[in-house]
Amino acid sequence: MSVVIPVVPRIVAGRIAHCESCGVRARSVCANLPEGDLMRLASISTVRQCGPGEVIMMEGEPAASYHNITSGFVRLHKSLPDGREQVTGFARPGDFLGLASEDNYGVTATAIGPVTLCRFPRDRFRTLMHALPTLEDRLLGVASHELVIAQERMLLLGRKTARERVASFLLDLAPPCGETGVILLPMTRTDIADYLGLTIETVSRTLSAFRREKRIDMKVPNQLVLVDRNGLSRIAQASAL
Amino acid sequence: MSVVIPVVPRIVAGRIAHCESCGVRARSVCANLPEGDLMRLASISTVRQCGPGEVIMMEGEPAASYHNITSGFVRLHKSLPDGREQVTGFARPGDFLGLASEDNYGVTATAIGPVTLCRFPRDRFRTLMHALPTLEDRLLGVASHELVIAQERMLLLGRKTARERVASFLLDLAPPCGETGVILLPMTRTDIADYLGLTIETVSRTLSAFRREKRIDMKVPNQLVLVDRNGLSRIAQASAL
DNA sequence: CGACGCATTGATCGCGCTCAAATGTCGTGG
DNA sequence: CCACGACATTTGAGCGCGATCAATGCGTCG
Repeated sequence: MSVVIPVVPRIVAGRIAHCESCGVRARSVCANLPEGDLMRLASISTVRQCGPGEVIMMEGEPAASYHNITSGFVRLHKSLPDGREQVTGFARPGDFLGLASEDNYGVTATAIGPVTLCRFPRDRFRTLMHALPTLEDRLLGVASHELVIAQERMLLLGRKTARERVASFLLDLAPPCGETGVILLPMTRTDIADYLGLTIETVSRTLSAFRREKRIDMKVPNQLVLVDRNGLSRIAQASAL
Repeated sequence: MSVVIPVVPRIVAGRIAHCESCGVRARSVCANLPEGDLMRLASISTVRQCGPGEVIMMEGEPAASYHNITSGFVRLHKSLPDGREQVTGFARPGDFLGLASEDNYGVTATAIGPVTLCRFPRDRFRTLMHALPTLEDRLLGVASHELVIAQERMLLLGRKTARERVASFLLDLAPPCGETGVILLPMTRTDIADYLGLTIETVSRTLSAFRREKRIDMKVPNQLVLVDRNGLSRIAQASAL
C-alpha cells in the first residue's frame, strides 16, 4: 500500500491492457469471463496511469469512461459548494469505478499515490456488456454489494458516535478475521475524517484513546496493529456486515 | 399517500399478479419487457399484502424473496443493538426491494400504512433474470441509480447541518420542479429523523423555523407546501442530484 | 538548517441531543 | 356532537459530544 510502483517496465499510457496476465482479474468484474469474451474486453481497454492527487473522474462531468483499478488506491468523494467534503469510499486494486454514474459521474475519484487503471470508453463498454451476460451479471453483483456497504455506512454516519465510527473503520480495514497483521493506511487523517464524517482532530484523539486503552498499537501514523479486536468490535456495535 | 386501499375488490394474497394491467409497470423493473417475458415474470410472482408496521423483510435473514411495490410506502432501515435506527430510504410504488442483499437481507423493510407487493421467489427470479437480458439490464440501472442516491445521502449524513438536511429532504420529496403542489408526508417525524440522522425534536424545530421564515406552509403536521423553493434550495446546498 | 505538510494535543465553543412539559390530532364511545 | 384517552408533534431549558481555534511535535525535502 502506498505502493511505489517499480518504475522498471514503465507502462506507456494508452497501451492495450494485457488481461491474461492481470494480477487483479480474480477480484475484478472481468473475473470468470470466457477467454474469448476477455479478449473482446481487452480490445476496448487502454492503460491509464495517474499520479498522487490526480483526478480520475470528476463529479458532475459527463461519464465518458469506466475504469478498473489495477494498482494503487483511490478516494471517492463528493463535496459541497463551501468546500466540505464527504469521502464516499476508498477503492482498491480490482475495484470498478463508474458504476455509481448516470449520464454524469456521481462522485469524484482521486488517486491516493500512484494508480494504474484499465480504462473502458463508456459506449463501447456498455455495448459489450449487453453482449456478455456474464459481465453484466457480475456488474449487478458488484453494484448490489456496493449498495449493502453504502447502507451500512449510512448507519455509521447517521447514528454512530465518534468512537464507534473509528472502531468500525479499523475493523473494516482489517483482514477478514483472526489475523493480527499490520494494517497500512494509504490515506491521510483528513481522508479518514472525511470518510467518517468527523474532523481530523477527533480521528486523531480517538486513535490516541484506543492506543492508551491498549486496543491498538501505532508506532508511526499510517501503520497500526489491532491488539484487542474483540474490544474494538464491541465498541463498533458490529453489525452483520 | 397514507392511501387507504379501496377495500372493494380485496385481492387475495398469493394470487398471481396481473402484470398487463399493473399501474406501476412503467416505473418498475418490469417496464419495457417484451410481452412474452412479462408473462414469464408474472408466472413466478404472487401478490402480497401488508398492514401498517408489518415487516416485509428483515435485516440479516435469508434473502428468500424479491418484491416490487404496487401500492403504499415502505421504510427501509437498519438498527444498532441498542435500538438506534437509521432509515436508509423510503420506497414508493414501483420500487424494487431486495437489490441491496447478498444471501441475507441488508436492511429491514417495514410497511408504512397498507402496502401491496409483487413477490418473486429469489431463485426463480434470478434464473429468469439470467434468461432475460432486458430485465437484468434494468436491474443494473436501478442499482446504479440507487448507488448515486446513496452517495448523495452519505454527503448529507456526514457533512450537512440540520437545516441543510431538512431542506434537502423537502426538496427531494417535492415534485420534479416548478410545481408548488402540496407535499404529503406518509411517514412520521420519527421516520424523518431516523432518515436524516437527527432527533424528532430537531426535525420539528427546523420545520417550525422554516415556517416562521415563510419558506414552507404547514397547517397539519403531515401536509406541507413549499413556498420559497429557491430559499430552501440555497439552504440545502443543493448538489447535482 | 529552515520550511513545509501532516499529526497530535490542549482549550473553548456551539449545534444538536436529552430531558421535560405543553399542545395538537384523531379515533372511540357515550 | 362532545368528552375522553392515546399518541404524535411542538416547544422549552440545559447539557455534552464533537467542532473550532490554537499551539506544538515530528518527519521529509530543498
